[in-house]
Amino acid sequence: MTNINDLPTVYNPQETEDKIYKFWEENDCFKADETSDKPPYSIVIPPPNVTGVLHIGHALDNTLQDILIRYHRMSGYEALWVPGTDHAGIATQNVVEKKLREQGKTRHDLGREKFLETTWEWANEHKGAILDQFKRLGVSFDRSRQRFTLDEGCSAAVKEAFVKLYERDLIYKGAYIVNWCPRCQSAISDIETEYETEEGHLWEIQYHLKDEPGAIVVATTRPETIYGDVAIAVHPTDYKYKDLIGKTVCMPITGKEIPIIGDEYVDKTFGTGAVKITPAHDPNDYEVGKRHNLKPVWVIDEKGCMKACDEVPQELHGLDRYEARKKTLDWLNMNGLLLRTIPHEHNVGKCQRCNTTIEPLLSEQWFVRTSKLAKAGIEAVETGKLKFVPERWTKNFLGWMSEMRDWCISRQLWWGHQIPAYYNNETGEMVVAKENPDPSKYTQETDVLDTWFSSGLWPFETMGWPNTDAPDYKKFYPTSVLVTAFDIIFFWVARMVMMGCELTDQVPFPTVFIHGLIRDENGQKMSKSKGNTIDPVLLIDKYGCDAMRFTLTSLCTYGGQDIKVSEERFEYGRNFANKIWNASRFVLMNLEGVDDKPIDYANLTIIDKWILHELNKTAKVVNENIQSYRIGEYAQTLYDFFRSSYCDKYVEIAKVQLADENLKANTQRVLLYVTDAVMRLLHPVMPHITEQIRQLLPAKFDNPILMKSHFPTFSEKFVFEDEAEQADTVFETVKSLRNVRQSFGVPVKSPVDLKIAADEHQTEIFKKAESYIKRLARVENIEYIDGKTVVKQAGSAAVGNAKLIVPLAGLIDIDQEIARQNKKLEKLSKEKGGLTGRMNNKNFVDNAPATVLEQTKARIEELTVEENTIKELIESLKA
RNA sequence: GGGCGUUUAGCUCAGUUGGUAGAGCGCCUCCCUUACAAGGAGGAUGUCGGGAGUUCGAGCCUCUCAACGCCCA
Repeated sequence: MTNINDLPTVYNPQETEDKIYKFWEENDCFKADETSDKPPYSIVIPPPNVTGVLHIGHALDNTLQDILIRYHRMSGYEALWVPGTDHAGIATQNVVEKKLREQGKTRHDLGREKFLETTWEWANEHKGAILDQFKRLGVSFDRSRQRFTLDEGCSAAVKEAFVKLYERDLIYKGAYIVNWCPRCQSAISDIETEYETEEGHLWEIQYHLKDEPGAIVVATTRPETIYGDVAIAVHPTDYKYKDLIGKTVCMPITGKEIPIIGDEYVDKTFGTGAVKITPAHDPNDYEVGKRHNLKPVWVIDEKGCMKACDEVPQELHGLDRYEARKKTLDWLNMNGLLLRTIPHEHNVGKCQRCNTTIEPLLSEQWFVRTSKLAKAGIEAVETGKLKFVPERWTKNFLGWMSEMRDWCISRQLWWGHQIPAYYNNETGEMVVAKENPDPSKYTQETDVLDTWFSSGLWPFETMGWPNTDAPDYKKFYPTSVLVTAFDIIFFWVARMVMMGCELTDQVPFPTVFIHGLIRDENGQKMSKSKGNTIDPVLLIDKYGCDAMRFTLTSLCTYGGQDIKVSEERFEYGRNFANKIWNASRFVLMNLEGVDDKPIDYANLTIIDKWILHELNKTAKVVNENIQSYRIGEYAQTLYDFFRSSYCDKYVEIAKVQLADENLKANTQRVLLYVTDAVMRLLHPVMPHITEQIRQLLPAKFDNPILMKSHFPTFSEKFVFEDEAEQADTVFETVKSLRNVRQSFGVPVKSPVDLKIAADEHQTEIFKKAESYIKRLARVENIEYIDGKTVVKQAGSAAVGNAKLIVPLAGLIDIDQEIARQNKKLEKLSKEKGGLTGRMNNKNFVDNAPATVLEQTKARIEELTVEENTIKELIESLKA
């Protein structure tokens, strides 16, 4: 055993955490057993991006998961936590392309095959890196089951899912307007498009009518798309334009003739009330064009440049869309067709990844038909098969699910799951199948799938699906809970729910536990570009992993509020860890000669019983807290118990008991018992320090490894209500005496005498507690006196009906002491007045529940007693 | 425009079915008492954003107004 005297007085987390984590790894503690008889408890990690590094949001998210996993592992469940990473299509491709650019190359120089080879090399190098970083968080996930969203198993699952959904007509290919990122050179989905308000302009352009005088003025924010116009639209009931419907206008610049049409989509009040229709480059215009059978004209290409086609003037061919806009406006202006330029604020779609302005583009893409899938998700919520914690997210989820548009899943990238559709080289016939029917005749679709398509399968593809007989799938699917921040509900949670319901006939998890986002001290979202990030690795180096975990956890609220952090806040956890360390060190230093006998319940002191009672209550609350996802309260409850009850009170009293040969052995046993229990209770949130302390305890437990030991639960045998009440009298007495000392400036070291006037019942308690009171309040002699005895020159206090009198000849200013007591009296009277007023109110007496009436009466009784006691005290002081 | 959240001590925030407000930090006083100064002891501090309503009773429920923040269109 480690020599106790060698333990440092300041806890050193680095040393402990590293050692303890290795200890768990060496003992294979994280591995789940799929053959176990224990009930399953499983979580799949929200897979971090393979290009990513550990940030503080991961620290929170994974700490919460680890708490749930460790708690359930200790509570008799076979706990599985599956780790893994996400291949992150666009992000990863960007990283590799950037490296190529540094060598002056593009992916096209390499070709698809070679490029993928390079990207795989990069991914393989980084796949485990972020999970290795996660180890610093103390996470107990099962690395032997580590997965990657592009690994073989996931590929098989994706193919299976795609083919099944296609066969069920839930996937289709079609031409629609999609959000196109000209920089990523790919379509992206609706939710990957973020809208930003920009200062733009509304340009009013005149179109002359064909073969007759007159003109119509349209307002547009995008004059460069003018070449793709196929019509001018007005509202059919708009009196200004009604008569023009059916006529033809000549387009400026090109002179092309297009019709004026009536369509209710047009907003009469916007701009001039007439709009140009460009079906290939605007989603609304596309719908209008379809209604009027107008053929779309493409004028902007995949790079965001003007197309080299007949509709576009030659000098604009290949020009960037913004350059083309400028030239077009110049031309219109010169020809007097640009009537007005009005400043106009509008929302512009941006690519979530690279912030490039999105180009709505009509193109052939693959889509998931979401209506049916979403319905299953909605039903899961409505039938209670899927719950959100906190509940308020349910409404958001339902709202979003009910108005979700079809999901564009094809991406014009190379890195990702290539869509399992094959085209006949000669006939063009398309086959959707898991494998190429004949590689000599068929060529695979070049598009890959949206990364979220494979992430959507995550809870079951990691369990062996599509093999539903896979041991993990049978044992651990569906999973127990999904833990994530709210910003990803729609991206990911919704997809998993839809895919799970459709493909496995089950909701992949019954509960989605949503926590807040971590923000900086000013409430700003942390981001690298703002430079306000806090690196969890630095925090761990400086404060310790357990300290960071405990701090973050304590800051969580049940409502899932965002959490503001600054570095200094982590001192809270560090100080607590240090407190745990030192309190345990005290116990270890005082266990000399401890026997391995169980606690002698027949000979517990009231204080022993009190601490066991409090511990028991704490265990009860803590279990309830974790089970109801009140994780912040779990941490706070233990903080309170450990500091206020255990360290400040029990440990101090244990010092007295240890000095008493009759009490020593049993006190040692209680100390050992409580220390062990607290380590168990704290273990899920502070795994390293608790495991370390447990290893130092000289006793045998249900399991030598704390993380595999049982989590304490409430037990009837530790309910000691009476003793708990008596103990409170002792603590109140000590506090009052300390208050007296402080009020009169009696130095801590100077002993005082104490005279007590109390009834029989209380006197008995005081007699039992004499040694404690003497030690904790530095009292020399205690004397029991008659209540009527007058003691002059004394400080005093009332505890229940007991009068505590501290003779302080020479130190007392009688007037000051009377004033002090009057102040207390005033406070009591005020409270009593309120309560009696209530009792005199007939309505209250008639309506309030019996328990409240009893409580009120009892409190009035207490107040009366104390009031009288103080009054008597004042009288005797005056006498 | 629709939805959600927030407003409680100087600061950051808790407050589970309505029973009369708590923590951490900060502040004041004292103490290096053999587990811990990353500590201990004692103390001060709030018309719970404004207004109205329901109720015997509202920080909590209802309505309304205000400010700030987020999401969606």
